[in-house]
Amino acid sequence: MQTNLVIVESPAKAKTLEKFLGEDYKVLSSYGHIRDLKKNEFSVDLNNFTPQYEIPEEKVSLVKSLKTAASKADIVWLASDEDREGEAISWHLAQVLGLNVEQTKRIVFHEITKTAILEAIKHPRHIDINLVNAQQARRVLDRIVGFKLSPVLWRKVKPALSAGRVQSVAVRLIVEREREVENFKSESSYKVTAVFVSDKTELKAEFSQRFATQEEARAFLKSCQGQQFVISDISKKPMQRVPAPPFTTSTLQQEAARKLGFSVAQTMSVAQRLYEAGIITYMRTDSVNLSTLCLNACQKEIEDTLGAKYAKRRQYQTRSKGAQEAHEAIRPTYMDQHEIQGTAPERKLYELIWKRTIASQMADAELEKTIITILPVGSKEASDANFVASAEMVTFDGFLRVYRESFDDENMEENETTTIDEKLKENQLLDYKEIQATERFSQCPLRYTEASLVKKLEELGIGRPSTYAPTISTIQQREYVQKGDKKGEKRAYKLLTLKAGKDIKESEKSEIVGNEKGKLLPTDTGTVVNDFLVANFENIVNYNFTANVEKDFDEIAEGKENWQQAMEEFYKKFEPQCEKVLHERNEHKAGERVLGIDPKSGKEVSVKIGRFGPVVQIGSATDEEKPRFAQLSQGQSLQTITLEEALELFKLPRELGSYEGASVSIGTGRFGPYVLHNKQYVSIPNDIDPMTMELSDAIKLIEERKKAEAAKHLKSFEEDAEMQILNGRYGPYIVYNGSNYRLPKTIKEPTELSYEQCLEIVEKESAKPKMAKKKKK
DNA sequence: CAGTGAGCGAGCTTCCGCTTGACTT
Repeated sequence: MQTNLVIVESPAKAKTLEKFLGEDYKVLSSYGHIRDLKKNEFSVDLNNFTPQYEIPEEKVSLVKSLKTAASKADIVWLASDEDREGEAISWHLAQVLGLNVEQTKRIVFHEITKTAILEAIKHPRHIDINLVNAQQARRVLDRIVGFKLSPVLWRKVKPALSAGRVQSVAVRLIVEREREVENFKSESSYKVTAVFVSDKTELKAEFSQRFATQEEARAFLKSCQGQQFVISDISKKPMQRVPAPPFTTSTLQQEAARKLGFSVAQTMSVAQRLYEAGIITYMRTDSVNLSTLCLNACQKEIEDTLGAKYAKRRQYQTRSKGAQEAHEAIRPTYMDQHEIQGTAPERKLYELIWKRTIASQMADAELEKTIITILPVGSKEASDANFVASAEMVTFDGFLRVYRESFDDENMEENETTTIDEKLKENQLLDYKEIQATERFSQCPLRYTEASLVKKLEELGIGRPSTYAPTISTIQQREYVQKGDKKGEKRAYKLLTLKAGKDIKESEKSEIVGNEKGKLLPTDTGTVVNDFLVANFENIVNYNFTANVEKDFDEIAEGKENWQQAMEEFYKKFEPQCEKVLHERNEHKAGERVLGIDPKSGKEVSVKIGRFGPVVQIGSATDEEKPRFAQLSQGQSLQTITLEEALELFKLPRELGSYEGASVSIGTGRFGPYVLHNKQYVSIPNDIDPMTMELSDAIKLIEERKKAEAAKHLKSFEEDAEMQILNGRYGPYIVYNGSNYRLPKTIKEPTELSYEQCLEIVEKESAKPKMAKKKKK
């Protein structure tokens, strides 16, 4: 009997597969890539663009066990995903496991169903080296861009910054959107609405044109005064609405954000748990495809619960750029499972996925749209300036029965549903009860949320399902972008009201506009880095850069282009560009702004991104005296800070007085403003202004801090002052001789532990092997 | 966590895409 080894990328997939295949098949997982460029080195030979691969430390033992399994098996089947990355994984596996690259069996399937797998086993192929080369090109290009561009930023802006093909475009989108919002000038126009009456029936309608000025709106209302109206036309037309396609990673992230308020990372971690439990299919996918198995299950489910007329089998086409469709869409594994056990987020996300999947296989919703055209009595018929009342009636709910997609820019007023009385007839006369002209403003562009940024990146073909969430976290970690709220502003708008039998009345109301929550806002660093990159590397941060290199990768994958030559072509132009920018001598640093002259010293005051972030500087390095520095405080910005505000910052540190016999002073440091008392630092929260706070405010903070310290302290021991039990972020733990030790999970009441028991725990914990430190020699 | 910063100097930072756990104070 022959023994087989199948290697897939994900352990959950391996588990499922093993059930489908017989006993002669052992299924193992590679846990993604097993080899990569070296982590901390450039690792590409610039003479011929040969990559230097290594097995990362954390994969060494895994690779060892794969090797052993491979040597024992008669046949090894490489079953990584059918896309560029998957092909490369198979190639690396073949090389590392010592398999023959030309002859090893390579199989692929897009859905984890028994038929798909058995079919795949029947039709093995070999590794497609062209596709592998396309991946190597992608990998090497990203390394070149990232590792050449980042050092330019270290030199020109600030150490430890980063730039890359994906992250830098993400930051650019956010910076540019912020500018659009800043520069947005809203234009107002007048929208005219009316309430007509006939007998006891009321009918709401809107005038088909808007008026640019109040005068025009007033003149129009004047012309309506005392006027009678007539229904010139009632038309009805049927309309259809179609369901949204099943979820991909990007659309799941968007809907979970809109409907459930999940962050992108939260959605992915909940989905991961559902996937590992075998409840949903793979959650990192760009495909909207559903397996026949699922289509059948949906159809049965819909027919059984709602009836055959609700079912409509559909297969969707992926529209997104660069999609590689290695998996199915995200869907429940079993469609007859309407809900699941689990935590609240798990249940909610599952319900969302189930509904979206079911709805995608349901009938169109059918609506009847009624449009009533209303004209002033005696006016010419064919005019396109008229009042229009419209209403939509659902005649067959179809998929709407189950699921309705949400949108980011949902406009509340448009959602008002008007019903139209069936008794109304053509040529019927109407009187107005009220006609109103309301000042409306053009809509300011919305700042990006995590999810709407993902949507935009996907549209541009930048990034992959597996990287959307990490990219968003990277640009926040580098402090290019912050998640935050923008307070709305009050805006007044005018109203002109004409009531039956009365004159036109003018009034004013106000509304709050521009209130945004949880939006991505660029920091000073993000803005300066972006402007620097746009000024010097527009070709790289261009929105089409990825799309263009993808064309090259496609050529390589088709065997029409040599990948190393393609890299050389790119590097030939890119390298001199980096060199030029790196050695340019500029009078001012990137993003530097001169605010004016310090009246005290007569020296220049400027702001820029310093070694530790945005900073004000008095004087320059060429002066005899060293320049003075002060960090900008929270909420201040390089772009908007004034000379006066900048000079204020130099008033710290300042003495407030004394408390309990020790002086209390206020300063500012690495982690913002602080109160210093008895060598103890207490951070000042954002809502207190360190410039104006008084001694009593500082004492309050000092006392609060003491209280918090006391709450943290759970127990000490008479036997040994060095042994303490403290309460921390991850629950109680032991501090002994300056080191921390975890408590075993079995301990319920840590305060009841004796000194001896604590010592025992310390000994056991220190015997455990420590995690290898990240730092390499 | 720590209260810094302008250059002789030592050495570090960084990319994107595949995958999961083990671990944190």
